[in-house]
Amino acid sequence: MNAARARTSGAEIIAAGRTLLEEGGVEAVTMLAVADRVGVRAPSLYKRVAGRSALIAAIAEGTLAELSEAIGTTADDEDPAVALRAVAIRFRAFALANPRAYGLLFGDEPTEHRLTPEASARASQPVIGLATALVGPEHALNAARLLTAFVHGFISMEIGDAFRLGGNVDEAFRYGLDVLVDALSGQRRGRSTRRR
Amino acid sequence: MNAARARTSGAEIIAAGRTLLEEGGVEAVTMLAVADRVGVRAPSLYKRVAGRSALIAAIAEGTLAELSEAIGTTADDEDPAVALRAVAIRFRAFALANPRAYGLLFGDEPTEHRLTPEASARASQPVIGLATALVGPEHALNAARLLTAFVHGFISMEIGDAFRLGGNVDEAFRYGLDVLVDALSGQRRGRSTRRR
DNA sequence: ACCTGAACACCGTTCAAGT
DNA sequence: ACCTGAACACCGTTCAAGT
Repeated sequence: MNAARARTSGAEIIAAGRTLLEEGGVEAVTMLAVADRVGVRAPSLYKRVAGRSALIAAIAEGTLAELSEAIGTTADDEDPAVALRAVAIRFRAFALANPRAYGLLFGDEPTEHRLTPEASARASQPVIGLATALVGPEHALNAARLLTAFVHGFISMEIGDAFRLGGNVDEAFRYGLDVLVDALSGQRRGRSTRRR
Repeated sequence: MNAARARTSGAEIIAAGRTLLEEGGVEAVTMLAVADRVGVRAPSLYKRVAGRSALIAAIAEGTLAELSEAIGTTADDEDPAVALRAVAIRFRAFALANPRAYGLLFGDEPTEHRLTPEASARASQPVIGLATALVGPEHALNAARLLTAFVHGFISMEIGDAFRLGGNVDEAFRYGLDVLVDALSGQRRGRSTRRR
């Protein structure tokens, strides 16, 4: 009856963790820092989350949900080249707005908080679909891998501050996207790309 | 005179750290584990390395040196398309052979062990040169960024086990490389790629 | 029911001794 | 000179009490 009233919640804890993540990287999301932020002692967090690892997994999950909402869906009748560009641009915008959380999801870290195979397959389906529309079924998987590798690689280098030679980085992204989508479009009923 | 004889060396410590890195990720390279591996107590490591952070930086440096040796140099008279493919393939091979160390150098981690601006500029010079030979000076930077983003992104996804839809991953890499190099070659004295 | 302080294990690092 | 045990700060986690 005299039971203590809850002073925080799982959602608040996850939000605090998310803030700490973007402020100081994953090593800054400390049980102590999170507890501090939500106004409780560290041991109390274990009533809501199983531990630090589970907390970080929950942050990753929340981010993934936000990301797929930010991407939205593409209409079936849309020009695949146009749709592909739009998806890539929205994806990049989300990543740049949430760089640390993006790294959590797609970074090279341990397999800690990786997507499940199903989630992963579901996430790649739209791109595979667009790639099929663009280059046909035979090269769809290869084309999708080319596109995602470019987009992820570009964003990852951008977040890691690897583009240090000046120039317009936004333009470089558009350039890359255009070259790729044009090249793949031209491949529709094309000769083999293979050399040698 | 009765001075204790050295029981380890900086090189041995770095090598031990490198092994632990590839075996268990960066969080496994612990001062205790390294000390254990070289047969000394943890405090003794501080005679050779300034601390854990410096040790990891030294591992990164060593890896970078190995990498640039593995890449080698490209002859000036080589076909840029051929040279570009060769460099990309050697780069990928090195990364797949040293995935954790690669992540240390190019991962999305904090700025901890990042290349200096000069090293970074020096490292990108060959690719810029080849890109210039391929597409001309105006688009060279954009083209180099497209190429490196694809190569890094592909490798990074491969290491992170993000290609889970089957298919031949080696072939996908060659496919991407071919599409890119062909598209950029066609651009030599080409119309603008920009749309809209 | 939820909270807390105390305690433990673990890791990086320092330092006063040892040889 | 280089080594070591002891000690400290820090962090994740557990648990016996408290209300």
